Amino acid sequence: MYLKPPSGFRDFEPKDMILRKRVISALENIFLRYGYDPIETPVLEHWEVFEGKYGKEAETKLMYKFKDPWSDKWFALRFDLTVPMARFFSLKHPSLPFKRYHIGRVWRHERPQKGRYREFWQADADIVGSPYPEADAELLELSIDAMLKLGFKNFVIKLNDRRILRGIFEEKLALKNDIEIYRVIDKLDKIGYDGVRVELNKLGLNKRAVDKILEIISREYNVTDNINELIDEFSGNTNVEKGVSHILDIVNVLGFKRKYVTFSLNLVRGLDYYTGPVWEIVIKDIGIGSVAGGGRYDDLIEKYAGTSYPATGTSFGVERLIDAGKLTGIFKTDKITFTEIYVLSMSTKTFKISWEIARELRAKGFFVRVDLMRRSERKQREYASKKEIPILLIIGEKELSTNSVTIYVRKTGERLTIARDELIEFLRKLNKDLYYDK
RNA sequence: GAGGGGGUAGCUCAGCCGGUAGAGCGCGGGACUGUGGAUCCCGAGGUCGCGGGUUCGAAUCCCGCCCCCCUCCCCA
Repeated sequence: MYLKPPSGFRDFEPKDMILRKRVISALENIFLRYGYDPIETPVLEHWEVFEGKYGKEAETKLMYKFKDPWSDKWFALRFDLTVPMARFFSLKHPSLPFKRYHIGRVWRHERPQKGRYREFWQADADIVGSPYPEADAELLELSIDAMLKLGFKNFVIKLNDRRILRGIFEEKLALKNDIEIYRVIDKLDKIGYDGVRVELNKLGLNKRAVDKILEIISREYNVTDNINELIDEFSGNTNVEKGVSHILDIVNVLGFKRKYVTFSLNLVRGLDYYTGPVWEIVIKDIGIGSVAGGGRYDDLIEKYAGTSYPATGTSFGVERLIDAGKLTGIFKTDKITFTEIYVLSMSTKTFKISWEIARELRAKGFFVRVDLMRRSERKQREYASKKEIPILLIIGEKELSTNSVTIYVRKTGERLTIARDELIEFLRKLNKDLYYDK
C-alpha cells in the first residue's frame, strides 16, 4: 500500500494547518483591505490555455500534462494562478480595473527539495486594466503591508524593469531575443559573476559581449538617487527611458514605504510573460529563495481576449513564507488545536448537563469539545492536556447540585467555581488573554 | 538528468561479523475515586520497502528493482 503521498506532495497535520491558516488569512486580510475580491478557477485547464505562456522549459518539463483517457484531449494542472486569471478575465470581461485575489494550489513537476514542492500554494493579487505605475505601486505597498502583518522585518523588495536591460542590450550589443540571457543574469545572486560568465559563454556570446553584460549588471544604482544616470547614458532609447521613469513613478507613489524597495538591475525573473516592471521579495540572511514575486504582463491577456489589456500582479509563495517564518523564528507550530474549552463530565450523571453547557458555549461562539468516548475523568483530563486545550470546565455532581461550574485555566493553574449564569462573561474576559486569531 | 543519504511498531531509531525482532515516545485500557499533562500496571500494533539468490536458517550477506529525503541541474 502506498500510504505516503507522492514525492513533492504533502499531508498536513492539524498543527501544520493551524499555522498555514494563520498565514493564509493574514494575506487574505491584506488583499481585502486593498479592495481585491476573490475568484476561484479549476485546477485543470485545457492544455491550449497554457501553451506558449510560460516558456519552453516550463511547458515541456515542468507541467503536469496528460491526455484524458475518456475524451482523448490534452489537459494540464495549473502551473500558476496568473494565466488562469487571464483566461477567466477574457471569458467574463469584468469592469475595469479588475482586481482579484486568488489563493490556491499550483503544480510543478520539479525535483523536490527543501522549500520546493510539486504541489504548493500561491496567493496572488492582480490588477487588469491599468497601464500606470500606481497599479504596480499598489501591489508593492500591499506586499509591504502583508510582510509586516506576517511579522517579517528583514525583507526587501527587489525591483527592476525588463525594458531597461532590453534597452541597454539593444543599444550596446544589438541584441534582440534576450530571454535566454535574462535567465542567466537572473542567477547572478546564486552563481556569482564567474558563474554567469560561464553560462553566457555557453550561449555562444563572444567575449566582448559577455564582458559588456557583466559590466552592466555589476553596476549599482539606487532607486532614490542615481538611477537617473541611466537615462542620461541612454538618452533617446525609449526602452530605457520608459523603464526607468516607470520605476521612478512607482517609487514616488510609494512615499515613505520606498525604504523597503531596492533597484536590482540583475533581477529578471524566469517567466516569459513579463513585459515591464518585475519584483521579488527576499528575506535577508536566511539563504532562502524569494518569498514572493510579480510584475507587469501587458501582452498576456491579448492572447485570449484578442484585444490588449494591461495587467500587473504579485504572487506570494505560501510555503516559502512559512519556511522563512520558521527559520527566522517568527512562526512556530506550537498551537495544535483550535479548541478553547473542554467540558469534562465527571460521571454519567453529569453528562447531560455537560452537553447542555457545551451547547450554550458553542452558541456563543466558543470552540468546545466534550467527551465522546465515555472515558473516565482521569482520561478526559489527560486528553484535554495532551491536546493543549486551555480551559477545562469540570462538571461533577457538586456543580450539578449547586448549578455551578468549576473552571480550570491550564496556563495559570487557576481553579475556581462560579455560578453558571456568570460563566459566559467570565470566559469572554479570559478569552482576551488566551487566544488570538479567532 | 547527475551525486549523496536512507527505507525495521503511528513517530525517532537500536539490532546487521546470519539463529525466525527491541527501546523511548505515542496510542488503547486499568489502578488512582475532583486542584493531577505525575506515578504504577496491562494491552494493541511490524509479511524488518519489494523480488530473487546464497544458506539447515537472512532484518542481518549478494544481485536487481521501487520509494523517500538532501544537493546540483532546473525553477520560484
